Amino acid sequence: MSVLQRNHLMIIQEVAREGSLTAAGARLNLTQPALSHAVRKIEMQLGVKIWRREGRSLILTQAGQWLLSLANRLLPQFSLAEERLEQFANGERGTLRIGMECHPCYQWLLNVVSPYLERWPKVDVDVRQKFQFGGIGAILSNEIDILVTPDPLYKPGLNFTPVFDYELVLVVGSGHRLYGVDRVTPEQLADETLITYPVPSERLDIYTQFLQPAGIAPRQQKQIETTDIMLVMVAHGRGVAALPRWLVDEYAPRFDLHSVRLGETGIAKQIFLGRRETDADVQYLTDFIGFAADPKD
Amino acid sequence: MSVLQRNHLMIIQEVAREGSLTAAGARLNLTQPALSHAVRKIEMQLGVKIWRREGRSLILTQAGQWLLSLANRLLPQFSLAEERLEQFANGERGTLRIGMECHPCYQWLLNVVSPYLERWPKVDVDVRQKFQFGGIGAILSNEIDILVTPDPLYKPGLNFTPVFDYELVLVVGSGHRLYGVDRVTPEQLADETLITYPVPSERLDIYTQFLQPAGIAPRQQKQIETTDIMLVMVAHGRGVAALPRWLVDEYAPRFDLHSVRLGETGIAKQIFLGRRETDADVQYLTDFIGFAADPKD
DNA sequence: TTATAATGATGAATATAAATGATATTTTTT
DNA sequence: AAAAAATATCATTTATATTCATCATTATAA
Repeated sequence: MSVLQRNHLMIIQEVAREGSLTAAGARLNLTQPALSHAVRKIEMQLGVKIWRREGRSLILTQAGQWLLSLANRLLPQFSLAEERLEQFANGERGTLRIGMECHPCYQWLLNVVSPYLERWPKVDVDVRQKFQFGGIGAILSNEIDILVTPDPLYKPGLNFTPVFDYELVLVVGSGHRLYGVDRVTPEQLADETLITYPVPSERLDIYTQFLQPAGIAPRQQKQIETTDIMLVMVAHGRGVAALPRWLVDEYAPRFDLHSVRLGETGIAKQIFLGRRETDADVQYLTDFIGFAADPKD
Repeated sequence: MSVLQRNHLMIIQEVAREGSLTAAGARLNLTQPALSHAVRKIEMQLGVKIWRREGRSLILTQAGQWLLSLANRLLPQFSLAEERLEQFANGERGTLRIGMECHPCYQWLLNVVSPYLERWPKVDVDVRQKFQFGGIGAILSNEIDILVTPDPLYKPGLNFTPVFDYELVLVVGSGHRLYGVDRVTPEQLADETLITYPVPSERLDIYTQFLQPAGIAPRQQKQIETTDIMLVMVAHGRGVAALPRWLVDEYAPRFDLHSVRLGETGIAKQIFLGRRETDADVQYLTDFIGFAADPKD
C-alpha cells in the first residue's frame, strides 16, 4: 500500500547531504551495506530512479530532487513532533482544563494561574464554568482535569485537596442600615434585597446554611453574573450580598464596603481542588494543586 | 532514534476515524491482533499515553489529539508524494531542459513546444542557450536533456535525430541591388554588410561553407541577438543576412524581404535533436522528439 | 602508470520486527 | 444470565532490516 516512509526521506536527505553512503550511514547509525541495500530497495519499491550513479557518487535525478525537497519539508515536522511528545511524556505540555463551581473563586484563581503560567510556559490553561452533569460529572468524563469546588464529593477515583478556608460574610454598602454592625441574624435579612450569582438557591450557602434553617426568605433576589458589578450594586445600596471575606477586603478600599458576620459563629467555608486519581503522575497537574495550596506571590 | 513513523500516524488516524480496532484494521488491511499489538507498541515506543481505554473504545488523550492533527497534516502530503512519484515513474512529470545551438531555431521551437505542453500538462519546459563546455558537454553532464543543433557529433551514449531540413539563404531588403536576383556568388558579397548572430564565425555556415572557401570576407559585419531586429535592419537596407528560407518566408509578408540562393546549389542544412541513450525510456522526452520530427499543428 | 586507500555492491547469515491464527478476556446488548 | 461483539494475549510464522565478509570499482598518491 504505502511505500514511502520516513526512513526513506531520511536516507535521501542524508545521502544528499553527505554525498556518500558510508558517511550517511555513519550519521544514521547504519553500516554501509545496510544503506546500499536500502537505497536499492527504495528505488525498487517506488519504481523510480532516484539516484544516478556517477563514478562512485550518487547524484539525485529529477524525481530524487523532488523527494529531497519533500524530505526537507516533512522531516523537521517529525522531529518537532517527537520533541512535543517528549514534553507530553514529561508532563511539560498540555492543556489544564479547570472547572469552576465557585463563582467568587474566579478572583482567587487568577492569582494562582498567573505564576503557574510562568512556571509552565508550555501548558495552556482553560477555565470552564458550565457543566451538563455537574462538576463531578465533568471531571469523571474527562471534560475537565481539575475542579474548583466548595463541595467535595468523595467518590472512588477522585481526589480532593483543600486549598483555602474563608468566611462567608454579608457585604453592605456605606449608606446601609447594617453598615458598621458586627453580626446579623437571618431575621434581619427578611426585608433586604439579596444579590447572588445566577445559580439555584440550593447551591448558595447563604440559603442552605443561613436563611432556610431559619425559614426566612429575603424580600427580593437579584441575580448578577460578575463579582465587580455585584459589588458596585452593593456599594450603591441596591442590595446586600454574601461573599468571601477576603474578596470584600480586596474591594473595600475602592468601594467603601463593610463585612458583617452571618450569625453568631459565622459561616466557614473551604475550597477544594478535585482531580482524577489516574492523573496522579501528571506533573503539571499535580504542580497546579501545589501552587493553589501554597501561593507563591 | 526516530520512532514516529508514517504507519503510526495512519493507525492513529484510522482508529480515530473508525472508533474501533477491528474496523480500522479492515481499512488498513491488517488483522485486529496486528493493530492491538501495534497500538501497544506505539505507546510504548513514544513513551506517551495516546489513548484512554473506556470500556472497549479508545479515546484520544491530549497527546493523541495532537498527534491526530499532525497526522491530518502530514499524511496527505505523503499520498500526494506517491502520486507524483508515479507520474515520475510513468514519465508523465519532469522538466524537459532543452539546449539550443541554433539561433533561428528558436522560432521553430515555439511551434513545437506549444502543442507539446498541451499534451504533457505535468511536464515543464526550460530552454537554455549558453553552455560553458558546448552543447555536447551540456547534454553529457546532464545539464540539459535535449540539444537542438545543426552539428550532430556522434559520440557513444548520444543519439541524434534529424527533425527538419531547410535551405540557408541570403536575405535582402526591397531596395537592395540583389533584390529579385535568383542566386548569388561569394564575390558578390565582398562589398556587403553582413548581419549575423553574435557567435564566432566558425560556427556560421555562411562563413564556413560559402565565404571562406572562396577566400572572401564581407566589407563589414554587424552582430545582432534577435531575429526580429535583424530582419528589420535587412528590410531597411542596413545589410544582408543568412537565414533559413522558411524563416524569411514567415517574415516576408510583413517586411518585404527577398531570399537569394547561396551559390549554384544553395546551402542545405539539417537540424538535429540530440539526447542521451540512457533516456530512451523516458516517455515525455521521446515524445518531444516525435513532436519535433512531425509537428501536429 | 602502478600501488593504495576508500567507497559501493553483493550474497549469505542473522537479528529484528510485524502479522497471523487460535483462544481467552472483557464489555455491551438483549 | 446468556449471547454477541470487541479487544487482549500467546505462540508461531512471515517478512523486513541489518550485518559480516568479500569483491569490484574508483579515486588518490607515489
